[in-house]
Amino acid sequence: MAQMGRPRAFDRQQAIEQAMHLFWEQGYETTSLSQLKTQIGGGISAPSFYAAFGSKEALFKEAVQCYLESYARVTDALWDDEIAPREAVELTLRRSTKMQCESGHPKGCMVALGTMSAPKHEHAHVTKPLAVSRARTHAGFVRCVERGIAMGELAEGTDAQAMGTAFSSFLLGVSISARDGVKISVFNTSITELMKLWDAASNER
Amino acid sequence: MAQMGRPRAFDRQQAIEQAMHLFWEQGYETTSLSQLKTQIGGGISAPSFYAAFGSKEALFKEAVQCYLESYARVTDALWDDEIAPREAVELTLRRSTKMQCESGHPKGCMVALGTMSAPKHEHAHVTKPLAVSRARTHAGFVRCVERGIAMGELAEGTDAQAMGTAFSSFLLGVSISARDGVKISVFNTSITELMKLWDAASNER
DNA sequence: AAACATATGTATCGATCGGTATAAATATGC
DNA sequence: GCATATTTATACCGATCGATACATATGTTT
Repeated sequence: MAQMGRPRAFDRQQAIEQAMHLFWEQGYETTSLSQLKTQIGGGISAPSFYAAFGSKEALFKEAVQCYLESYARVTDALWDDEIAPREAVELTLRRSTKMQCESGHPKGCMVALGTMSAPKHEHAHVTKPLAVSRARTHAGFVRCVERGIAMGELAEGTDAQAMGTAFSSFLLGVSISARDGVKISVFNTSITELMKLWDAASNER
Repeated sequence: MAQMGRPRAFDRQQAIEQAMHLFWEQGYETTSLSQLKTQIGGGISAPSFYAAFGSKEALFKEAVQCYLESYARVTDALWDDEIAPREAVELTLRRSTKMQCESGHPKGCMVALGTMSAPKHEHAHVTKPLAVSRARTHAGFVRCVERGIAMGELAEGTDAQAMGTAFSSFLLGVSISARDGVKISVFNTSITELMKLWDAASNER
C-alpha cells in the first residue's frame, strides 16, 4: 500500500539539506527554529516541523548524517589502500579544500567548524558525531604516513603522529581561512608546499 | 577628586577577564546575559551589568581587546625584525600552541575560534577585530617568509604566500585540535615537522 | 548636616526561544 | 460513501533572550 493520510507539502530530504546548510553556516545553537521553519520548503509551520523531524536536535543529527555521507567523503581516500599513501594524503587535502571553497554551500567544513557548533556543555553530545569524524580523519592521515613507512617509501624514523597532525591541523585550519575568503588557488600552492613534508622524509630523493 | 557615588562591589577588570573566558569558550551569540551575570564577580544584577558595560556587545568588544592585548601577543615575534625570520615563525608556532594548550583558560585561540563566535550576518560586525587579527597573523607569516627570501636565506623562487598560508592554516587548525584534546607534546613534534618546509626552501642545506 | 552622584535590588519589559494542543484539510482503504 | 491516517493552519505554552524603570543603599562634595 502507498502512503496514507494527507501528503507532505515539502520534500523531506531537500528540507534536511536546507537545514544542513543553515547548521553548517551558523552552528547548532545559533540556528533558531524560526530560521529553520522559514528556510525549509519555502516556509513550514511549527507542527509540520515537529511532525517531520521530532525536534531541533533530531533534525541536526539527520543533517550531520547527511553531511557525513556526502561532503565529508572528500577524505575517503585516506582509507583506500589501493591508493598510494602520498597520493591519498594529497588527494584528500586537495579534494577537501576544493569542496570547502566551492560556491553553492557555506565555506569551510561542517565537521571542523562543528567544534563551535554547540559549545555549551549541556549540548556537547549533539556534536559528538562531528568530533568522531575529526578523530577519524586525523587517524587517517597518521595511517597514511604509517603506510608510507611500512612500504619503505618513508624513512624508518619518521614520526607518523607528528606528520599526520601537521596535515590534519592544516586541513582543519583551512575551514577558518576559507571563511576568511582565502582562495582555492592559494590553498593549492600551499598544499604543494605542505607535501614537501612527505618528500623530506622520503627515502628516494 | 576620587570617585563619587556608591562604589562598585566587583572588580571591573576582573569581570572583563571572566567575560573573556566565557566568550572564548562559547562564542558571542551562544553566551547569554544570565551566564555572564552569574560568572562575573560571583554574581551581579542586570542593572549592575548594564551600568558597568553598557551592553553585551560592548562587553564583548572589551573582552576581545583584553585578549588581543594579552594572549594574542604570542604572535608578536612575527613583526619583530630583530628576530631571524625562521626563528620568528617557529617561536610564534610554539608560543601560540603552548598558550592554546595551557590550563587555566579555554583551549584553543579566541581569535581563531572567533570565526564561529557570531555566525549570524546581523552580528558579523562584532567579531571584526578578530577577523582583522587573523588577517594580520597570516600576513605576518607571509612577511617572515619574504624576509627570509630578502635575506638570501630562502631560494628566490620561494612562494611566500603559499608557505605563509601553510603556517597560518596549521596554526588556525591547532585551535580545533586543541579543543579535541591533542596534547602540546604532539603539537611540538608536529611543529618540528612543519619547520622542514622552511628548510626545504633554504639555500644552505 | 544637606546635596549630589553612583551602584544596587526587585520587578518587569517586549521579543524570541524550543515545543504543543486543537481542529480543519487532504489523502488512502474499505 | 465512510472510516482511518497523516499533514496542515491557528493559536498558544512556559522559559529565556537582551535590556530597563524605579526605588533604595552607599559613597563623596559642600
